[in-house]
Amino acid sequence: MAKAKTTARTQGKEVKKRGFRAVDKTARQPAVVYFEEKGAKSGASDAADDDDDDDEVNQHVSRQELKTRAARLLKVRESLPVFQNRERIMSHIRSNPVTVLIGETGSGKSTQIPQFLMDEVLGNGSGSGGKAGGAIAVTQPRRVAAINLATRVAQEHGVQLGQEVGYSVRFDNKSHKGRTRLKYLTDGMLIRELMLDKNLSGYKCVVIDEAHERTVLTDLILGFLRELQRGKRPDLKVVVMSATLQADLFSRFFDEAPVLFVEGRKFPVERFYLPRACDDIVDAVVRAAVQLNSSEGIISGGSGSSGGDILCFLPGQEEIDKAVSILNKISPVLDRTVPRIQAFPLYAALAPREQARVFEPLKGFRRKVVLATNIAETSVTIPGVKYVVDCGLRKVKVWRHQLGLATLLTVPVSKASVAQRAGRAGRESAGKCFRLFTEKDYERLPAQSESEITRSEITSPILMLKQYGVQDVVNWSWLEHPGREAIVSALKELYELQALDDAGKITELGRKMALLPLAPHLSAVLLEAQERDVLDAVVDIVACLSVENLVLNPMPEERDEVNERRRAVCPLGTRYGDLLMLKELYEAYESLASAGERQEWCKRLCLSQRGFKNVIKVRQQLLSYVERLYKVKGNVSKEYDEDRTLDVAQVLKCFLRGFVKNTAIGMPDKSFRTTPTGETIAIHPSSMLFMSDVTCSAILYIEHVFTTKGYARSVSRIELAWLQEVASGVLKQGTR
DNA sequence: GAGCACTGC
Repeated sequence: MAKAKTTARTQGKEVKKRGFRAVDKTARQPAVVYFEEKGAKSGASDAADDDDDDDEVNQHVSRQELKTRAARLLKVRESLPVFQNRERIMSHIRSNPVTVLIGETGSGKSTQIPQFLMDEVLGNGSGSGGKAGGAIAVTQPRRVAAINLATRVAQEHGVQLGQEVGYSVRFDNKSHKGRTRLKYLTDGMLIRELMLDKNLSGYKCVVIDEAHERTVLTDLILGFLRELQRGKRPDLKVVVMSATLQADLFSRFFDEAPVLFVEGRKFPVERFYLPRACDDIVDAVVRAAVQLNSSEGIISGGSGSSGGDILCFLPGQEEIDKAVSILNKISPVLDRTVPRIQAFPLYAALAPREQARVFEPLKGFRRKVVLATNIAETSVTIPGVKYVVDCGLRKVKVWRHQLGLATLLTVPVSKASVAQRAGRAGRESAGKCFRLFTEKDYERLPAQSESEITRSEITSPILMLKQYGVQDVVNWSWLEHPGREAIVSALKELYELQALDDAGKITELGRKMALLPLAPHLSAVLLEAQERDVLDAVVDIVACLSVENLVLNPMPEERDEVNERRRAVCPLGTRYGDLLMLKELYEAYESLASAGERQEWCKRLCLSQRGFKNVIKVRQQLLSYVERLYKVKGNVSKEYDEDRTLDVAQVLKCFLRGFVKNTAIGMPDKSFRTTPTGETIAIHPSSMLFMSDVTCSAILYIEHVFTTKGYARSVSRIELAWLQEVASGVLKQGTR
């Protein structure tokens, strides 16, 4: 019941001398020109965000230069499959309210279709500037993609980025309200626009890109668009773009909308399976990499880099770290006639500096082996990869509505995912993919992974619907229904947070919560802080909590020292736990004068500097939103009196307001029992309170996850009296 | 006494 390690396919121990059998040669046509985000920043996921305003370079390019460059790019554009099918595609879009377009990688759909639309839907007049309310929105699931695509398309179109063509992502808006006719935005941004302008009156056409990824937000947008077309906006054009199957789902959802298929341009990838299943994926990956390294000669030429690098997919950090250390340990003793292996880990929780190492070309007779999580499936593209090793597993977070906790499971990936991973070997030239499972196992994989909306907590989506004005959320236009149970528990949760009233209508408080860029629980905390007049302190913590991977895991060998250093910096955190630690870390970071000092400090404490830069932005955004919501000037400057000590009790009571249910009582045997159900829960090893000798009569935690057992993450020590004070009414409601 | 995949506002 614990971590569902899917070793169901586990078989005999005979892993030695395992050869690969070629089973299936992908019969794709030989590759021609491959189009990728040339000219756009390649590589690291968020690297583009790191240095602010690095796009300013563009500003001084003359109109003439823009046109010349566009003319040059036109040659490339014309070779794209989408470009050659322009008439066929546009005639469908012209005569249908919704068109579903299946375009493979390299078809050019994300860059070309929006430009065709600009010409056609908005009229070809270049000087018209577009009538009011005539723009085209193109949504992307990720920030970098939105930025890169807009940059590329502006170049192709021969215009200044931020004028006719622009983008809008959180903390970065390069679009002009009157002038921008084509706007790339993240799906989160479009949802926000929907909350503020229900009819999307500014747009004539909305393109949903990467719809197959089925993020919660794209699912929601599709629902909103269908409702709009059937109601206030029958004229709204919708194009759903997707890379793989699922066309039927989208087509059915939009009254049998036509489905168009455009072939991509990618290189063939030869696929291999194991003759029999393996029982140790780390061992199997290591063997595969070593075997590949000796059997596949290194390719000289190319663009300077050696070429022929190996990308391995593993489910999580633990497996990756293990494999990396084994590979790097054995590589010096391997045959000298083959390239020396150099292994690199890649996962989201890795310090940005470490992540960047996978992009550096190697010197000498070496071969790069990158061991990555799912991050390399969509978010990060590593240049030079010719071989993919796929263990066929991934980790998913599955929300248990009945229990109110998240479980982390290792599960087999879908066929779609496996294809996507294989495709990573064929981006620059023909490649090979080695699957560490049998072909039979492959056949048994589900076609698609379970969509996010069916396995997530949906308080936030439900609050959005309520804010939008949807009364009957159970019978709303769900692309895929999340299930009655999920909806009921979300409604209950929102009611307990006082975002909804007895009749299930959104309250004034609920509206405020919906407008904050936070999970409803954290919104409740922040608004409570405003009421209790401790906004200053609480906003720091909330901002830190909403930035991922701020506090990184130190390597095992330096773990104890790092913990010790953190304790030295955080006296309150040592006593009261992780929330106060975040507060102290933020203050310490902010008080450092120079960037150099900050960098050094982050390194010493194993914290992410990029994370802190984000914290500062988030914090400012939150403060300005709260200010606007209350129409009062918040105490933005942090210079309060010297002797004004932090009121820890007040701060933690604010968190109790949003997380009453996430509390547990300390037992004599030092274990904890959760207040709603009495289950045992343990403090997560990453917590400041994990090894602490401070006894806690009660704890509050931000997250309850079940891996090998129930763990509380982001834990704070609280007093029973606070719990009684804040919780008295709510807890009674909360009993199931 | 032991470890979280990935996005977004």
